[in-house]
Amino acid sequence: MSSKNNPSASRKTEPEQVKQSLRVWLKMLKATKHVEAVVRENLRVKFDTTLPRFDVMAALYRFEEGLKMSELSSALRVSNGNVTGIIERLVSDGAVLRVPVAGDKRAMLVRLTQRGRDEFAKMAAAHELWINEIFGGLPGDVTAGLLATLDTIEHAQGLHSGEEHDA
Amino acid sequence: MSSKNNPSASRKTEPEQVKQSLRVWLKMLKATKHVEAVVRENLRVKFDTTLPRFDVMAALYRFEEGLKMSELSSALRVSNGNVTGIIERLVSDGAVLRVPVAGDKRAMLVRLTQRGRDEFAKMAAAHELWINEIFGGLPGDVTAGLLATLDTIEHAQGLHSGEEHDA
DNA sequence: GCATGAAATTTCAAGCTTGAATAATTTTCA
DNA sequence: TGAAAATTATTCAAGCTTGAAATTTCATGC
Repeated sequence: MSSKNNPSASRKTEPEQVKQSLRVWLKMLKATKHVEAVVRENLRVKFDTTLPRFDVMAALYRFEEGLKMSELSSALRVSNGNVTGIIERLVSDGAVLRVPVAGDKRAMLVRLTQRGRDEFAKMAAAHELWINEIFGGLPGDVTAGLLATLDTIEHAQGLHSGEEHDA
Repeated sequence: MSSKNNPSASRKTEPEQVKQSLRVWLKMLKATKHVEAVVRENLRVKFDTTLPRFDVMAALYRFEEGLKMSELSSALRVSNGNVTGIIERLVSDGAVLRVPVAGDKRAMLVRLTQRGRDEFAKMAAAHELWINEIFGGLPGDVTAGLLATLDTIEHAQGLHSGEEHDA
């Protein structure tokens, strides 16, 4: 966080700054899509599953007691209707169980079956390695720097709350 | 690129490093999704269009002479069949034109109509500002650092070739 | 009690995305 | 030449995703 020759981090829309912002964003998008593509492909080929399924299972894995549909969709930051479909398929695959909520006839609790937990544990372990193959090759200080920068973005913006998968 | 106490950027799968990789990836994914969501929402509300349409138009805007379907799909790194559908809708909206390729009865050249060009120019200008609202607030040196790090990832990996949109 | 609004979920139409299969054309090269 | 391989694009089934509408149930206040 030095200051060098930066006269106070101007927030104006100078053409040069706008271009730089765009450049950073496009590069970040490209890198992210690349990693996502690797994960999707690996999930497909090695586990015959999809990223959305993996994400849902990751959330449920973390909350062993189960999650309500609404909690799940807000945790994953996707629409309600979306989760309905994915859960439907996971249920029919025997990876997820739906149980009615005690005092509320509207709500449904979804949780992994033991089989679902076992499956996910394997996928998560593999997933960690895939990611490490990509990011683990970076020098430690670069990784740390990236983490710090992303934190800066996160705090500059309002993208707080609602955790993601991470097994 | 100092060395500090990093004994040569080990590429092993030490648990600590794996966790760090995962942490970085999840944070990067989260930030990217946030920005994408902002762009999608703005495109929807302010231009009644979608991100995939925007991406296609961006590619065609850059190549004024037009692109073959296969060139388009490989530029955007999406499947062939995908592009077919998006182009279909853009054509029926009058934003894109299909023209047969001279010496090849298989191929089709797609290009923006004047109307498509005008529409995209407006969207691209707005898009630049949306992105700058997010990234422009970062100190200049942080932005530069991020760009450098992403370059490192890009080079460490093989995600070269095929440019993206950028208006 | 009971109406009214809030909350939880599903349903729905539209569009995006993929990988595989198909069809048409062009290229290669024996 | 002419058969086989490669290229270009579309079609297709399955699944993901959204925002909006509809449904059911719950909570609140009168």
